[in-house]
Amino acid sequence: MARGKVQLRRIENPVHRQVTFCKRRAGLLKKARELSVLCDADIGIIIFSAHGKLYDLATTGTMDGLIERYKSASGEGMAADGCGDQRVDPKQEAMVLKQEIDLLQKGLRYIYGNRANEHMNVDELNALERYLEMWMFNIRSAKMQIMIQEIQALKSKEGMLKAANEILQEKIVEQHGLIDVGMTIADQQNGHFSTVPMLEEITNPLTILSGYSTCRGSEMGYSF
Amino acid sequence: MARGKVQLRRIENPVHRQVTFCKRRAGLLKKARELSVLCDADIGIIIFSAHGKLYDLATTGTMDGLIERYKSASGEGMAADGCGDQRVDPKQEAMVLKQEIDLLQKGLRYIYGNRANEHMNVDELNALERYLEMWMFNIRSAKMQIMIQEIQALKSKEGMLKAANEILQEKIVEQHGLIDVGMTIADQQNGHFSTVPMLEEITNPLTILSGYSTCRGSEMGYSF
DNA sequence: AACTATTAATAAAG
DNA sequence: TCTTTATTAATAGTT
Repeated sequence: MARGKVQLRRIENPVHRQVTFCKRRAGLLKKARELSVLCDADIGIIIFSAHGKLYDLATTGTMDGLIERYKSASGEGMAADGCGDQRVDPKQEAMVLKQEIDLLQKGLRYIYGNRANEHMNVDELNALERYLEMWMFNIRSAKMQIMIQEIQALKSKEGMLKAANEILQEKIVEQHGLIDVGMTIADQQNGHFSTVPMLEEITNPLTILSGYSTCRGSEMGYSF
Repeated sequence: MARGKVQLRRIENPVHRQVTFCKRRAGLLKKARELSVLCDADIGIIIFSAHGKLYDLATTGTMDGLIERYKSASGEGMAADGCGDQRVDPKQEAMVLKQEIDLLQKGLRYIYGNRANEHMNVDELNALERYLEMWMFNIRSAKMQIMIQEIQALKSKEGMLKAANEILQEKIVEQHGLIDVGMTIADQQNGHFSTVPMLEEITNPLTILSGYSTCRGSEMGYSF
């Protein structure tokens, strides 16, 4: 693709052949990685140079995993062994899933800076750490947002209950004169009355979050 | 390579993704065949589409042949699988892995922009947070490992300098009689002398780490 | 290992 | 899916 069209036949000059091999091998692997990312495909490539040296690529997990997958996928319809195992082998499925995790980790590495897949030095680790910290900050912010919304919903509900309570107290006073009925609360959702202490006014939602730290499986549908 | 640069990320539009998959898959296989012919290489390619469909190419013989060659060329003495990994229920493990993947995929998409499209609930955010905390723990451990190694190297260097210092002091005493030369240190790497205070003995590397917290661009080649 | 002039690949459109 | 076309990407030959 440059400086003259190339014929599709073995390059006789050994130097040219070696150089072209290096360049095109890199290009092929790059293309494979791109295809994998762009189209969500799992790709394995095995290259033996003319002299027998091995180069390989597995975009997801390990080459062995892909080979296993290949064997089960290509030998489909053979039904050679056992018979009756119509479902996917759980071990194999786990392997595929592990490969996906690897892919995701690669994805994260790509995000943090697209550094080579080589060993990471301290600076790189620091960068990743900072990135993860940012990520966690975002997660915690999102969580906080949701909790604040829940709290505001609760406050709103509380306001309604307070109003209902006042109305009920007035009605009781009307019907029976001045009677001490304590802090009766009408729970409109459940359609019954209960006599629990009134909630304190919540001025700052954040100040009460710690109070939920051990609240699991609550009616709010999540745990902190 | 056409009508606009393409970003190296998963193509979200399924139609575009499918079209691109077809085109680039064909391109990749063509490139592989060319490389094989031009440079006398043996190449095997395995492609699983996102939906699990298999596409493959073996430029020489069969894929199975290449796989055999790959196995003998890469894994020289690895014991075969089936060796006592039966402790964990594979199905259960697969389920756990699936959950992790779902979480990470969501999280990755959350980062990669498209935040509006993702609706993670608090439980999911919590799980992701825990995962990231584990990840960060691993990263910090790795960093600590490297730093400890550096510190040990420094300690070793310090020992050498101390010894050199003693020898130099002895020589000076020999030549000029008893003269106060302070804490002279010979820096053998730079080939000159300097009169800086002697380092205190480091007994526990971890106790001094905070001392490096503002050390940036140091001779150790990284910053904390 | 870099640098370009070219060709090849391909994204978007029809 | 196939073709066309405008652009980008890959790379053959050169330094």
